[in-house]
Amino acid sequence: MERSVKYHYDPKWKRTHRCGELGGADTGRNVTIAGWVKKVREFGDLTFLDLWDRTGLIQLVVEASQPSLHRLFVSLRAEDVIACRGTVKKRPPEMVNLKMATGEVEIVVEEIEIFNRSEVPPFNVSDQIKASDDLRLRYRYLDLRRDKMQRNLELRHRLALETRNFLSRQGFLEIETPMLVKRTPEGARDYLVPSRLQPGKFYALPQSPQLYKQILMVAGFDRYFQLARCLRDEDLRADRQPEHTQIDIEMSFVTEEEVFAVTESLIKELFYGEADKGRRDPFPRIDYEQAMSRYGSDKPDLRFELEISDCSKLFAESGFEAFASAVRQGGVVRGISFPPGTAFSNNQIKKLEKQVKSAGAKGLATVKVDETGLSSPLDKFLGGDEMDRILSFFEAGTGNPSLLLLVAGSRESVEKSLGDLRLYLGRTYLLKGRNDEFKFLWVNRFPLFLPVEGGGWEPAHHIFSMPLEEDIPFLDQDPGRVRGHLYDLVCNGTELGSGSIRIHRRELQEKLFKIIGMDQAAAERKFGFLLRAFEFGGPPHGGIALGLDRLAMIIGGESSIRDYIAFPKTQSAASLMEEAPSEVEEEILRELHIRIEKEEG
RNA sequence: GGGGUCGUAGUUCAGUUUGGUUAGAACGCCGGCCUGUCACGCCGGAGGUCGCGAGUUCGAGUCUCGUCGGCCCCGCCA
Repeated sequence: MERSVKYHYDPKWKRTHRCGELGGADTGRNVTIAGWVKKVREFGDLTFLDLWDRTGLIQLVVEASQPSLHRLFVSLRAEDVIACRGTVKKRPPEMVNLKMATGEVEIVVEEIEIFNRSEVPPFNVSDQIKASDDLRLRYRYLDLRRDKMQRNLELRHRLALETRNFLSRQGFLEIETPMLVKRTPEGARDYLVPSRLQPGKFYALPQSPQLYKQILMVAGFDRYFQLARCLRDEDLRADRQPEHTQIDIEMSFVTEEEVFAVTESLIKELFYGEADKGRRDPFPRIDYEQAMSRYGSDKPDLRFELEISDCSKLFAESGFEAFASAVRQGGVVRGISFPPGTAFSNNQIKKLEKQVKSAGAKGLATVKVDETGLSSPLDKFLGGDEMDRILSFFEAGTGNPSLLLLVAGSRESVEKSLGDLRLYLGRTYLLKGRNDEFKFLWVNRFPLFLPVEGGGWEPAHHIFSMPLEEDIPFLDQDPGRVRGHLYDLVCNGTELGSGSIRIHRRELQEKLFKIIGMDQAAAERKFGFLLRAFEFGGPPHGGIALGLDRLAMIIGGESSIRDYIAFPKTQSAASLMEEAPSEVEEEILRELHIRIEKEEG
């Protein structure tokens, strides 16, 4: 029988300890704890219960001697919320549970209070991972109660805290920038917010604080940072959410080197801790062009070598016409030497071929060489000692067995397809049991502009980045050749952050606007406030933005950022728990001067 | 916008290839027994709109089409 219902929390149940804190040292102590019931194990007149809070589990025990207490106790079910007063008792030696942090003791219950009984949960909250994603999201509060998720959000908290402490010690100020901003026409699709007070006008939610942080530099705030929410209305992925958090950093009077130094120092502290970071090597650097040709990616995974080699020269006069003509037409022939591949079956090789074709290659040529000799579909096309030259180029032979995988075609298609292939081979065959290793690198000197279909140029990154000094002469004749002070920080094949040294003079900024086809009037309309700011003392400056969610994901060893965000969205950008987005009342829309046109069908 | 994959008990899944008796298992849930469990054990029980809709068929969880939703990817994305 339930006693009369109490709605308020009685201070007499104030906790003296948290569940996970108790141990042998507390023996004999009278304690009050509170938490969620995880498991009730009933043995006739003796009953055990595991009580959980964020700090851990503790076993409660009630014996038969108090019938009314016992009756209440056995009525408890998983996820009920209770408080309990009792005495900490050392367990008999043979009953100690070494698998439990508090397994040396248990609490002999003297009184319990039930704050709230739980419905039967839709999935077992104690399980490591068993529920489907959509159930987990629908009942996110239960999912978050799981140990794994508690640890994940603790990790995220630690990263945020250490970032604030570290940057603060380095003289950075955290400054907030607005969430309702002017729409930026470049880059990602904006989330729009209608203005009630100004009919027909819209704010945008910020894709990043980019312009504001530059303005803050003009304002003299030397060193700025912010844990900034960034919102982009683009399609989602395992590592992309419509809202994510960036560690946004900007500094005045710095070169690329100083941005690297601060960032490396921060990253090493976050990944390895203060004590260890001094012993870590500086992050290697590679320029974009090299990254693309050697790894076929602008964010190479360096946990394995497996470099791509350019063997175009070997095939320029080759008897293998497909390759020779690719080279004649200005393309390239490149390949990967993959020793474990000598064991591949024909089916496995066919699978690889299918994969490079889907990445845009025309085909995949293979050369297998091992103790038993050489086998290759190319063999019959090659004249003289051509095959020998290929083998020696890749340092393969009967003494050095390997499978050579070769692709020919346009530079772009070869880079893309071999890059995909390298990643696949490396991650499938070379990475086993090496998931706790972090391989960082800087990729820099990205091109500033990419050609637009049908002529013209668009910014490869964003339009505020400084061209390399040596490339400035090409701005007029050949923008495609101009590289910028642009850099990405990459870890294990994931882009952790990117940044640049910015332009700080109006005339150069205007020149870049012009290259992407933005005339003076348009530039004034869209970015006039920034240009004007530069005219009032814009200092040289640059910075970087690191993805906090991805940082947590990589340190946590997972492949989805959703597990490091308390309330993430599904792939269709919905929140299943509260069912956002939702329709709104006609009246609200009218106030915002918006009319919905229903799509037909 | 496109490709792939999944959707069956509260949950995780089997059953779908080859349409055919009453749709199964484990966990969970409910009832009973048990004084040292901690993945407790034993006995018994309840629980199903096979995502939804249409079609083919004598007959559909199973085949076809459509649709909704989850996940992965391409495009897109500081």
